[in-house]
Amino acid sequence: MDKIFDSLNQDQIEVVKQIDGPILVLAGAGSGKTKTITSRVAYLIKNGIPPSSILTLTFTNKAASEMRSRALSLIDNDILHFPLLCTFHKFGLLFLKHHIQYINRSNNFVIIDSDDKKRIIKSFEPDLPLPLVMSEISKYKNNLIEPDDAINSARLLNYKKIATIYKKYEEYLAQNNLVDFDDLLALPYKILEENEEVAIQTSQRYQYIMVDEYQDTNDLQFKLLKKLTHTHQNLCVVGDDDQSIYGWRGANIKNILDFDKEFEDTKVVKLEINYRSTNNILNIANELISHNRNRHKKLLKGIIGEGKDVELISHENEMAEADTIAKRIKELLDSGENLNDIAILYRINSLSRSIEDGLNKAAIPYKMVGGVKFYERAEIKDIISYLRVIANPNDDFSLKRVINKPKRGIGKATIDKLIYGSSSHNCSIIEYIKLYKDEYKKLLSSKVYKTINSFTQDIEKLSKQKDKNIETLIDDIEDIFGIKTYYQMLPDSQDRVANIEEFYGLFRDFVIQYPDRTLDEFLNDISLQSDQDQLDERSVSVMSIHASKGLEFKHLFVIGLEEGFFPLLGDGTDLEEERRLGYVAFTRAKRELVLSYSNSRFYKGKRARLTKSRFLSESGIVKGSLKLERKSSYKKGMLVKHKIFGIGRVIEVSKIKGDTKLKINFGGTYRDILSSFVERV
DNA sequence: TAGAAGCAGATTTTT
DNA sequence: TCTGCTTCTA
Repeated sequence: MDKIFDSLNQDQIEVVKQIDGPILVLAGAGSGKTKTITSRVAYLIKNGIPPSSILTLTFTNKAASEMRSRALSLIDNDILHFPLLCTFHKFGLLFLKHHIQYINRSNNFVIIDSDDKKRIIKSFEPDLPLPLVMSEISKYKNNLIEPDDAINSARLLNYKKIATIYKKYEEYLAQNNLVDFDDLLALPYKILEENEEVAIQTSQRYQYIMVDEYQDTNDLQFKLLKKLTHTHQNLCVVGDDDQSIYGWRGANIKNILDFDKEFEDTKVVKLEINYRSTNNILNIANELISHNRNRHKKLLKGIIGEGKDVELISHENEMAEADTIAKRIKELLDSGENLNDIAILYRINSLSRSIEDGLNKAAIPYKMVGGVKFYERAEIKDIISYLRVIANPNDDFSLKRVINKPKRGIGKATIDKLIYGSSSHNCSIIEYIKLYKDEYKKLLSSKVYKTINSFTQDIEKLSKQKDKNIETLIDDIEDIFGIKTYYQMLPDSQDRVANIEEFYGLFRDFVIQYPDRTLDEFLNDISLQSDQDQLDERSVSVMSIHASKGLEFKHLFVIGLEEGFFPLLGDGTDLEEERRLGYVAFTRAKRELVLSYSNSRFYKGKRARLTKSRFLSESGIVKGSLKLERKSSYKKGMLVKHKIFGIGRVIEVSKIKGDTKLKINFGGTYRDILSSFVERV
């Protein structure tokens, strides 16, 4: 037991020991939240609570696996079963595997990702913006509104249209036995709601429930938790309302703000000691967030000491910003700092480009977190689709993706004929190809006809032996269909081929590591996997603030602190959420925090003049005197470099039309140049 | 059917 | 400015 409590403070111990009843843990940034949860898991087990009655829910696989390993290290004696510790979605998946028959579906369903969802909805040819349709459908599902109700209650024509597409989409999913991410939560809820005995039995099974990042739960997750605590109130939620940054995605900050009202006799514990950052960093974070009204009042108290001043740097344009930051990073590296300890954060992804240029020019290795995720890359989805078709040849959705990849002359017209035929016979495409040869033979050229049949035979052959020959499956697929070979022939294919090889390796590892698992299990697992972390790669991290949540860096640059960009202003701006985003960004820094803004940026095809963010004054960095601010604009006498004219010296600086005009002496020739066309040397 | 050229649209995105 | 999608042509 000592081992558990040794490294915990009083508040954390209180959380760990309080095992019965509802408890709300308000855990500020860097306050040892993960340690507290994992200690609590270990404490429960050491007190004889059966591991099988403990459930811990997280939002990411990464958080789940980190917690699992940390909890395991706290439990010395081997336990037979480790308690279920997984994401909400994985929990939903496991639940559906056992209970989906309650809604008359079979448990060999396939999970689709948002890209698949997009393709399905697109095939209905909506005359409305796709993102809108997708997010509205998501809202319907999360609010448990059935398609018919959605159609009936829609007043505006556009919403009638969306609701109608929603209905078609749901029919499509049911027909193809597909399940989307929303379904992984909505369907379990539906089953629990309609079947009291299942609700009671499930709630009794999980007597002790913990939730990480509770501020990010949405209404549906809250309802699910209500169901899970149907027979008891042993719910421990841990989160930080000040770090709620997914409101735009349906996360409801009220869940954490009103938790003590929803659950009677809630014990509230605040973890306010920050083990991560210097006081100078914490001060500006505290100062900024204190401007929010809707929050549980908290104040992060540091234990590390004052540290360096938080610094503000400004630039004429984004190129200058990138160059300055690259230079600063070089200095850090020269002084012996580690690439992995340095990160650059921004509010919007489009700011990454100039930063990338700057880092490339300075030959600083960096990794972009976010962007297109590994499992969402086209080439990876192609292979996964092959695997899915082999796992289940009736999966029309995946079949359509691979039937002409690599190109084998089966174009859209042919596929449409097959879809038409199969739907008129109420069977899958592959069944149609097998059973109704005479019918479509006359519609197609003999070459296409042959291609289709040999493709189908290949799929069927692999499908029959899929689990017996799983260790050679990947090689068989490559031998027969040659996806890697296909991508190799395309221009600029290096990355894609490398990705394919990585995936093949991943699959082979899986087979070796879990020889008893089936192909279906592998496919289910990876459909919930978000991204491969390349943590050990030695490089500077470049990412959005959203992507940085949960991470920490010794040296941190936050760029683009300009009014309009951060806070990002537009319709639907939630200023408090923007401020929380600032709070999340600042509290990622451990020792050094540098904030940066630029007087102008190239954005959406235009150069825009910008002013510094209100967050700078709100956090106390910009006061009357700009004592911390380091101007890096152009001055007389400065050396600059132009792409064509080379290096010259600034003779005169003047402002025109919101830009800065420089008179520059290029080896005796004087030219007027806008400042954004030159770089400082 | 497949590649080339033209045109709108461009926040954040744990699963 | 750049990207990704639709339309056009061989």
